Amino acid sequence: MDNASRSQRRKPPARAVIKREAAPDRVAAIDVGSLGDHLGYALKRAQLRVFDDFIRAVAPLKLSPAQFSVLILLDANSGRNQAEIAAALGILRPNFVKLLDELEARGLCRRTRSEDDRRSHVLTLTDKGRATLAKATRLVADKHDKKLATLLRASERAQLMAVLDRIARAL
Amino acid sequence: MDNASRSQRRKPPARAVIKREAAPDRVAAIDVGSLGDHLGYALKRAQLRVFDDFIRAVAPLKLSPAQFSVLILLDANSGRNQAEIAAALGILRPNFVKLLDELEARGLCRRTRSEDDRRSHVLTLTDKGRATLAKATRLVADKHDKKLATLLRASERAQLMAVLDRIARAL
DNA sequence: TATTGTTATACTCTATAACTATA
DNA sequence: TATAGTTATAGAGTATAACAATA
Repeated sequence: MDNASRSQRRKPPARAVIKREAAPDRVAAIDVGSLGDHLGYALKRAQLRVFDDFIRAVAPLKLSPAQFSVLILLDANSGRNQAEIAAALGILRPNFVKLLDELEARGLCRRTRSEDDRRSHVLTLTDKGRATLAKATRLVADKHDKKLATLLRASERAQLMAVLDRIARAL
Repeated sequence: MDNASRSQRRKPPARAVIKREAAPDRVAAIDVGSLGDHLGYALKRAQLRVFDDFIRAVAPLKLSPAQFSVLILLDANSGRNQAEIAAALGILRPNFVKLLDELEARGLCRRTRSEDDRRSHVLTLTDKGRATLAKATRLVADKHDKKLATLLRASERAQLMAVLDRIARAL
């Protein structure tokens, strides 16, 4: 979704503007109009950029944000089944199957039939999964978070997280 | 993407927690672990909620956020062609075709062959398109923005928009 | 040669119904 | 009868290649 024009924005507060070409003969500009005042638009643009930067940061490990989030949840929650982990991430159970197939095929996690309830698959991180999660966490801290830190002061980031959380919980 | 469990979150700062069932026998909770500290995760959850609320607000008009954004840009930029509008929205030209087909079929906008450059289609909003945009803008203000205003103070929202904009431009 | 709109295509995400095996 | 994991499938959204008309 990242087009060339994406990286050529100006900064006016309400009426942001996009150049169609780089420098010389002032070709004309597109006015985003009132779109610049819409929270959803601002959220989506920021989210796409942040995901894109995240993906670049962990590129050596070939981990998508979704895969990374699964590894974190498996690490923090031992002995849970697919339905529980999927629900916690807002992933539908049918869609979680392929995601897990991939992680298991790469030896990052394991499905084990539960003794208590033989319908359930208990999910556990393998040693390789834990190691991969550790590497990913390191890459995210060293590259992604470091870059964000140059953009946002700690207080701004904390305020941002608090507000986003409030929106996600209460809207 | 909205599961039942989505609406049952607690509020601890670092280690947010999700209940699997409603009230009585405290069934167990899933720990999102360090995921709660990741900006991308917070942005995505907030964005999905905001889009969902936006869609509900303009439901009578059957307008998606993408369609709404096109109407705004056509209103603010007369006489532009498809490539220009698509680029400004980060939509690829091939994908913009179907989007416009739909809007044109509904009588909201019009494609006209340009006299200057007969390859181009000049895009214009129809009266019906302008009326629909006006109705949508009203619905968003009266429902969506009003609900957001109960969650965020004006200063918080302004700060949020500024920070999101900074991320989208500079990351 | 390059660009505009377009078609075709493919890959990812998301969403629903229905099957099986268990409970 | 209900639930966990699964399959199949369908719909959006997004990405690239290539073609006809035009520049």
